[in-house]
Amino acid sequence: MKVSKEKAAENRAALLSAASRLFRLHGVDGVGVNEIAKAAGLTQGALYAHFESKEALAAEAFSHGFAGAMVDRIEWAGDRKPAFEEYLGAFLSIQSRENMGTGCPMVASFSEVARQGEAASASFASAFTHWVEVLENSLDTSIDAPARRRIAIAAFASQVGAVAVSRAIAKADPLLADEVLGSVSEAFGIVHSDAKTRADGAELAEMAP
Amino acid sequence: MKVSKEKAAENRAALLSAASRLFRLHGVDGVGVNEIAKAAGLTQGALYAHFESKEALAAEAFSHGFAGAMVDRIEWAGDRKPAFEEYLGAFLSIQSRENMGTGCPMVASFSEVARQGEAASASFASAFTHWVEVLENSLDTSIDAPARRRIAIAAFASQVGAVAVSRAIAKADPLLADEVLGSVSEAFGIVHSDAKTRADGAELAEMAP
DNA sequence: TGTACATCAGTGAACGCGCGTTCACTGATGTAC
DNA sequence: TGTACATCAGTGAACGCGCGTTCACTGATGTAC
Repeated sequence: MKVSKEKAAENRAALLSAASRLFRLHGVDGVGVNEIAKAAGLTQGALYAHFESKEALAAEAFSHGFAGAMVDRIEWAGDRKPAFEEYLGAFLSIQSRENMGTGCPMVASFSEVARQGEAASASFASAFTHWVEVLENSLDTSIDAPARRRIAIAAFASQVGAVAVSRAIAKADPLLADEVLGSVSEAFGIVHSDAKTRADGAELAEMAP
Repeated sequence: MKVSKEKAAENRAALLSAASRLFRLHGVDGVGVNEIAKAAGLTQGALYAHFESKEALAAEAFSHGFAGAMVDRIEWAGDRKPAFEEYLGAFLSIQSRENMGTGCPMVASFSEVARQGEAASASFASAFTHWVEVLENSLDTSIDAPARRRIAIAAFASQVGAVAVSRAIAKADPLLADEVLGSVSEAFGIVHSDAKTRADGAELAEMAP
């Protein structure tokens, strides 16, 4: 039956949220449209009233996931301007490794995205650019601009690798997995300690990309 | 019909090679057993004489891919002892980004591996440990041992992230994709230039993990 | 050495299954008069 | 404002398809005598 415009918009958002979370957890190929629709409280037919295909849903879901992470960050930061070390500490936390469903779509899915179309690639490139700018602006202005950009790019790409590698090996070697996060933290001049991460990182991890 | 033991062993190796290459290119979920068997010059039924299931094949294929990359490296290195910078330069080359089928299984597949079983995780952890040791031993011994280990871990995890991120965004923003490789190179004290990479890196890229 | 036969890697059709997608239908919404 | 009706989000069964896996069969291999 027909529903109100408001309800339809809510349903669309619910589909995007469910898809975004489930794609991160199980991969695009690892979850069916039926499961996504059910998670959003709908049936699979309804999905096709909002999205042309599963692939189109995936592209929008990636953007949605990034947008969500950015909104969370803005809310977290509020009026303050977090330092470079704060960002990297939040990114490289054990929390951001464990929360696959709510964490960064880039960490969760980028080896799949390399095999997908230009829409997904563009979504990732735009999110990457955004975060590089954020990190750039968080760095001390005594460093010259080209260096700030290089550091920001290297730091973001490195943390993505660190969290993803840490996830991949965590089942077999949890200690080494923690060491990976710590070593990359230190490589960028940050003291990484689980105690500190657990204490300060809890809410930051929620917004970690 | 039955074939000789030698031929059967060859066929098994061909299945592993084909699976390893195709899984890196299209993902484990992105390629069927039929396609793998055909690439190895066999039919899908023969695959089940060698492997219990597709999942078992995938676990062996990852190990096979890592072993191949290591053998290539040993052959490339010969009697010399490549420097840390040489390794990282080879890892962070445009060639290793472009050669998904022959490149490092870790770069190609690790966001999938985070969702798979302990066998795949163990295979990745062991390969990671191996490469960390290689990098550790390539570092100047004037650096103390704990620092060498930290640098090696950070460098390897970072290059994995850099190559994978570079792949993910290459379709949408090729210039930014190249910048990612360069920035991570420089973060670890290496001058990265495409010209140099193209000239010196061609054979290195073949062995890049 | 020659012969008879058990072995088993490989074939390819067939299986059940779950997938993405379609579509006839429903009925509350929201608009035109 | 009240009423009649066109709209369309949502339902859920059905579709074709390709997947991983199975299995009866083949016939060269390799062994036992």
